[in-house]
Amino acid sequence: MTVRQAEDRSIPFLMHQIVGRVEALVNKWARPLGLKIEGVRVLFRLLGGDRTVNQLARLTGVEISTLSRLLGRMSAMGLLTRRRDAADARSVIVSLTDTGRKMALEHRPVYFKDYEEVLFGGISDQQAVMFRELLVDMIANLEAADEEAKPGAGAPAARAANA
Amino acid sequence: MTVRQAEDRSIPFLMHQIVGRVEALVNKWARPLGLKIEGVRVLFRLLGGDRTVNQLARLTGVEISTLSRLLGRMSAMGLLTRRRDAADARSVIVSLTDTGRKMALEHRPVYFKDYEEVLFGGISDQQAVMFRELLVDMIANLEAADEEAKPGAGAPAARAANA
DNA sequence: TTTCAATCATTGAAATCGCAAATAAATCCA
DNA sequence: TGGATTTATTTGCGATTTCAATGATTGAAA
Repeated sequence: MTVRQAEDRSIPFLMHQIVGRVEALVNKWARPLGLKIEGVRVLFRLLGGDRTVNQLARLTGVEISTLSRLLGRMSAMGLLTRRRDAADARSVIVSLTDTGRKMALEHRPVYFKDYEEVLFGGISDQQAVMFRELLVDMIANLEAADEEAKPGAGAPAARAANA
Repeated sequence: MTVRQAEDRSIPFLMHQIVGRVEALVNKWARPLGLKIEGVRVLFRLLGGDRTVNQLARLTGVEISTLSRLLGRMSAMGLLTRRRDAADARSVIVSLTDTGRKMALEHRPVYFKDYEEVLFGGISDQQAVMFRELLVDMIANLEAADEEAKPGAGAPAARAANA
């Protein structure tokens, strides 16, 4: 039944497995709300305050054109509103409605606590802390790699030394 | 510019960030090959031997109906073949063609080595080993949680204690 | 062996995605 | 200032995904 091979232990593969499983769980409880994982991310992100479409795209990792349409649907559901930014009329500011905020707050613990408890089951607090730090470091590494990949961009600066 | 809040450090969020970025990189180099991340996963999975459609779906996390059509496209590209399983005529066995195998082998190091090197930049070997083990443990935790969620299923057995 | 439920894969139809083009506003700079 | 460039968002459209339904096969029960 279970197939084991070298690929099983590649980091991207393992992380994809975990993320995929967690997202499947999120989709399951989000479905009755009429949302999928992307919508859930938008909802929670907006708890941190109003955001432009662009900011939301970066925060949630959703393609901007996809996000634009998703926002339309969520707006039609009464979860959020869109309005032009008075200061910069190119931007659109997205805000939660009371309904949206209520929904987000209600389900917040599931997303931000329950899943971590499952993932960290049997793992010491010390290891959990280190794990989180490593993830942050990895994101920094990826960002640095992105910078390097850019042609004209300035000096790669402080890419973490491979020590 | 950068927005910081509690959600930024949630494990699912951080992992989603990392996986998303890595997948974007994979998509970038896979595009000239006419593949996207899912196709790449199928290709590498088949390096481990022939698989049924069902097995591939579980191994790659691709929805089965999506996978069915993806296999059709990859078959048309000459990367793989499909044939009925003689032992169980419901199943279809998927195999790499020589072309497909060659493509997979050629790009294997990129997927299974280069990305890890980027991710692990500045991280000690010891920590890297621990990190990988933690990922494996987390998958086990998720599997255990799945079992518990099932109604009729047998005893939850050895779910790792929250110590 | 007939029947019924379960499993495997595919397909139709509608929803959604993602790229590229379009639109519009702000910024740059000669 | 005025034209070119950049930034922000939306939309057209073909490609892809998804859900539900279907066809085919198997396993097990009656």
